[in-house]
Amino acid sequence: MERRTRVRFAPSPTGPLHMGGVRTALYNYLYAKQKGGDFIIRIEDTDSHRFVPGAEEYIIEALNWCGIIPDEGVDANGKVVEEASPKHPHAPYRQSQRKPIYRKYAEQLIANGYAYYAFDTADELANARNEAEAAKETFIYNQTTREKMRNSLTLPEEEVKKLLEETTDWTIRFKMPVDTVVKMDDLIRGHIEVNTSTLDDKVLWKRADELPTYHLANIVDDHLMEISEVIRGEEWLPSLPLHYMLYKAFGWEETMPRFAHLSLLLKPVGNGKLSKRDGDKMGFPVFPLKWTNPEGETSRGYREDGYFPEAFVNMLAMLGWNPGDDREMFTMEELIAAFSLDKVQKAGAKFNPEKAHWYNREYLRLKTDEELTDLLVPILEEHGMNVVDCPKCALTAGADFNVAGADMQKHIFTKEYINGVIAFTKERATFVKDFWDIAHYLFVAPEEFTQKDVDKFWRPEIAEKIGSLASFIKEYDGTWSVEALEAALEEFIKGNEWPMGKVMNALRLTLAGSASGLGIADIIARIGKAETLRRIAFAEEKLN
RNA sequence: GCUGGGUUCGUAUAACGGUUAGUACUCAAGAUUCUCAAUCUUGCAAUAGGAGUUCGAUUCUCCUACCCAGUACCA
Repeated sequence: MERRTRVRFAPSPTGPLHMGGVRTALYNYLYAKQKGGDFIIRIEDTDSHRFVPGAEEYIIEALNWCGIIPDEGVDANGKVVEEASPKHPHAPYRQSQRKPIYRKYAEQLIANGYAYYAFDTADELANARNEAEAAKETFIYNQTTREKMRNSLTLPEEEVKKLLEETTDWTIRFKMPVDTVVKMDDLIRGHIEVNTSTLDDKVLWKRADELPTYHLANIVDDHLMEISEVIRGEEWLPSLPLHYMLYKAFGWEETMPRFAHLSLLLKPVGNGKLSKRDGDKMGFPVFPLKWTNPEGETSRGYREDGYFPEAFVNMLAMLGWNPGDDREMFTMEELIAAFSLDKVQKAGAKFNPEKAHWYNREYLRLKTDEELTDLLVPILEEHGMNVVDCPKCALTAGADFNVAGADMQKHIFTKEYINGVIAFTKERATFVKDFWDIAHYLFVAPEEFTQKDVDKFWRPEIAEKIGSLASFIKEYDGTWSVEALEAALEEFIKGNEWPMGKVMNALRLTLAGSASGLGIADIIARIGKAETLRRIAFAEEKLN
C-alpha cells in the first residue's frame, strides 16, 4: 500500500529555535520534498507554564529564512493556521487550540483498561520521590508502586467518582503493562527492544489545565494528521516504547508512522550537547536569528552575523549526513535529491565553527559582484559613505568622480566603483561585512598609521624616497590602470636601485595606514592621482 | 544508580568481510608576490581496549572503558 509521505516539525514555543532544531526541521523538509509529500508545522504548546511570547513567530521566521517552507500548518503570511481549509484540513495546528480533542482519547484508553485516574498530589509525589532518594532508590510510578498510590486502581469506585467530580488536580496515567518486550524499528538505528518493566506510568492528561502531555497530544495528532514518518531528536528515543504502546492501545498500529531518531549536535570542544553558553564563549551563534528574550537579553544569530542562509543550511545538512560521495556544496534542490535517512549518522556530531566559515566563504565566492555590491551598499552607508547608481544621475551634482568612479573627498561612490572593489577583493572575504575591513581605505583616507609598521618602514632613508615617488606619480601620464601603474612603479623603483619591498611597504603605509593589505597599484588605480598625492603628503606631515 | 543509544585522523565523514584506511575543514612547510590574504604543491594526523567468528575484521558477536540521552502533571 502506498502511503502519502507526510512529516511534521513540531516545536514547542518555549524559546528560540536552536540550530539543532533547524537541522531536525531541515531533514524533515528534505525527506518530505524528496518523496513529493507534505511538510507540516505543528505547535506543541501544551505546557501552559513555559510559553514564551514571540517564540512561535521566531521559529517560523527562522525556518523561512532558511528556505524551509511548510506546506501545511502555516499560511502564506507566516501565521499558524487556526481555521480549517482545503490546504490546511487539520487546523488548528496549535495544540492549545486543539484542547477539546484530547480528553475523549484519554477516556477511551481508560474505558479499554489501558489507563487510569491518578489522584496523587504534587506534594505526595514529591514525598514519594524524596523517600526513595533517601533510601538511595529512584521512585518510579509503575506497576510496582501504583498499588500503593491513590488512583482508580486502588480506590473504591465511589471515592473515585467523588474525587473526579470534586477535585481538579487529578491526571490520567498510562497503565504500562508488566514484563512485555516492545520490539521497535528505527529508520536510522535499526531494531531496538525494551522491556516494559523498566518504564513508568506516564501522565497523559491533566485535569488542572485540561491539556494533554506531549505523549498523548503527539500520538493523537500524528494519527489525526496522517503522519507517515516521525523524524525527531534523539531525546525522544527513550519514550519510543511508550509511543508504540499508545498506538497499540488505540488500535492504530496499521497506520503508525515509522520513526527516525536524529543524534544531537554537540559542542565543538569537550563533551556535551551544544548550548548557548558555548556559542557565547567561543564566538559563534547557536541560533539562526538574533533573539531577545523577555528579560531583554539578546543572543546572536547566523543571519545577523552575516551568514548566507544557503551556507548555513548546507553546513547544517552536512552535520550528521553525507551524500555517499565527496560532494560538499549543495543547493536546497540538490539536497532534496540526494537526501537519504540511511546516510544519517547515528553518533552525535560536534559542531565545527571553522567549517561554517568555510561554507560562507564558498557561497560568497559564488555570488556575482553585482549581488555582493547590493549587499555591501547598506554597510558602506552605515560607515557614512554615499552610494549612487551612476555618475550622471541627479543626486551626484557637484561630485567630482575620478576615473574609477569615486569622489574620494565627498565620499560619493558609484556602484561601478564598489563593483570593482569587490571584484578584486572577493577571495579575501568570508562575510560581506569583511569588505569594509579589507578595503576601507579605498573609501576613506587613513588618519592613523600602524605604529609597528611605522617603526619598521618609515625609516629616514626610505621616507625621503617617498617624496620622489610622489613626484613621479604626479608626473605620470601613462594609462591609469592597475597593470600600467604597477609596471611604471616597478620600473621607477628598480631604475633607481631602491629596495622594492621597503619602498613599496612604506608607500602602502601612507596610502592604507598599514604595511599589509591590498596591492599598491590596485589602491592607486582606484583612489586616483589626486587622492594618492594627498595621502602621501598627509603621511609625510604626520610622520616626519 | 537504572534503561536506552553511541564510539574511524583535532573536527565532519568515506571504505559489498580483502584499499598503501580515502576526502573536506583546521594546522604546518614550500612555491608565488611589494606586504597581507588568496592560490598552488607537499606534509602531519584515525579504526577506544580486549576476546571471539573467519584464510582474512574498520565492517559480524561478546566483554570492558568512555561519551550522550531519558529517568517531570517539560517538550
